[in-house]
Amino acid sequence: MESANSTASTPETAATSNFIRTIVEEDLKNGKHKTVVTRFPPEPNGYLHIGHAKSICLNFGLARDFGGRCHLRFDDTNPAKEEVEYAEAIKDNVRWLGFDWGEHLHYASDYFEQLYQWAEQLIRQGDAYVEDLSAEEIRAYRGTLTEPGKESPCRSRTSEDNLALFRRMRAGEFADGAKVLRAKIDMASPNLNLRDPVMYRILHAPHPHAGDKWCIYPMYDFAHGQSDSIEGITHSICTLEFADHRPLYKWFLERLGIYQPHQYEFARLNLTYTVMSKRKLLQLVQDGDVSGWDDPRMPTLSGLRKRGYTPESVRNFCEQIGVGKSDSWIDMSILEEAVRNDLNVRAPRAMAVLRPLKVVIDNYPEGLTEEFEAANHPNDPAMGTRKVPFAREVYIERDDFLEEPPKGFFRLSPGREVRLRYAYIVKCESVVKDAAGNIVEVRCSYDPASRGGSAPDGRKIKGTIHWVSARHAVKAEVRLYDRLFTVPNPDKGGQDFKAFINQDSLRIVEDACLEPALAKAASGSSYQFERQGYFHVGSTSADGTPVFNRTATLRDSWGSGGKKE
RNA sequence: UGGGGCGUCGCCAAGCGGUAAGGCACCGGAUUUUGAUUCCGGCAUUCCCAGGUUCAAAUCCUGGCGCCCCAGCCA
Repeated sequence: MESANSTASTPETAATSNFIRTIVEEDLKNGKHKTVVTRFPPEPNGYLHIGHAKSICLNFGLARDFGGRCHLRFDDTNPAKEEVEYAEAIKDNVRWLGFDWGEHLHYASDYFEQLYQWAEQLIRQGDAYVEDLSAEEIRAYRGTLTEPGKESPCRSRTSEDNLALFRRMRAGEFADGAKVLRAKIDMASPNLNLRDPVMYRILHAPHPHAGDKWCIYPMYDFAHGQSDSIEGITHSICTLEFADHRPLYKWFLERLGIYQPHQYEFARLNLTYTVMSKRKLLQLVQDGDVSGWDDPRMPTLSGLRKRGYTPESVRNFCEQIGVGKSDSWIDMSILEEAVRNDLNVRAPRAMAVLRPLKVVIDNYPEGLTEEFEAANHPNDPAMGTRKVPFAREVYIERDDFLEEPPKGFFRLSPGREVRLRYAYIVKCESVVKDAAGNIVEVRCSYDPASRGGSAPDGRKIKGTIHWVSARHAVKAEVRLYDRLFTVPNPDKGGQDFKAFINQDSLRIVEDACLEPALAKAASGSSYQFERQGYFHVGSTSADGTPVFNRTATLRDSWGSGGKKE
């Protein structure tokens, strides 16, 4: 069987309009900008998740659609939390998603010297001062949401003194936390971000990218806007919680007299049945609730990838959910639907029995093996066919047999007929049970005239079920993944989100029975196990058999419309 | 109760003064050797509420109500 994912794919969802796209269009049309330059600015302090994908698709998508460019810039201003491993994983994820930053891989830390010079400029202009107050004192002086803050005694220092002190900060003469550099703006501003925000703090720590050159590091607010300015960003796009920072973003650029990009904010993605904050994801990793940042249950790009999500499906998802400013909760089912849509057209079909129940066909010749031709994709003949061996004993799914079927059940049950896909129509003649009354085997007869599964006399066979020849079955491990949390919003109500972890989010089936063609499944490819779902081939286990990770179930309108196995 | 942001179908979301796109969900019906897919068809006389302006408002004005974010030397 050919390895999957080489042929057709779903068409890319056309970019729908959104307010940012509209702004870019207008800026280009009226000549405000000649080209569009955006950037995706992650902090390398964790893995990227599906929420970041929304931002990546927005920023890189804009650049792609309007013939501009998008930079990948690490916002690495806090060495205490950042690691090279994260930066590498981020680059890998962005590439996997299908985007290319070309020559434009940047680091805020590469601008540290320039930033430092700009800080000195602000000090000379009387726009910044060195603060001696402790962190606690600064907080106390800041005031509250409804009361103005108090000015620090250090606020009146001369430029000369400030400059000397700041240089001594850089020279490493002070301990961590002993001093900070602050912007001199307005301690009574209703916007707390303007109450003399901290620009630099002392941190005697090596930096993952800049090495040990620095012991003072700029804050986000003093680095981000200037980085945008240096890179000639035209549209600086960030999430809503930074809207309050926009006046500060502008203030620094104005005082510095440098090119001023404009900042636009959009609503971050919230997805049901998962958590999206890096802090919480890190906690799951550290507490061992998942196997790592790339656990297939994680909403991280690495996790989704391991789960079997395709870049196309993630991009389509991001396009579908749109970009707005209202707090939105996207249902997990929309993400799941996005992979199904993509995998439906590209994944070859195969048969696999997860919970085997033996069926013996009494009137079928004992030693005989027949081979049936099965389509690799029922709607795409170009994907070819494969041979599936059939013999007297086959396994079917336990769920496909019910001794006392409810109304509307049209699989196998005593006295009833069902079609074994591509093989024969069989009829259940009897049931064999063990001493405890458990069904251990089903006895059937087959209709030799139904070779291939057709009903020559035109009789209607409602049910068609999948099967695997017992003698030819290949054993494999199958991992059934489900949602990580049991409630739509694990963060709600201030309770510990971990109380809502789904204890059943991973079930490992050790002895699934696969049709023989699956033994050669290539790692990284995806298949649809007919009637069950999409499965992604993970790393091969020690004994050479593949491990299959369930990406998503198939939709199932039988029963409560819920999920099956 | 200071500042910022948001309220259009169950969930997202277009719309920007001319009489409510689209997706997902849902409900019918057709095809089907996957209860899958595909395919047709249905699904907001109404845009948080109340007033007002206008020939005409989801779109403009006024006043309410509700939700989210901000008091890190995090980003």
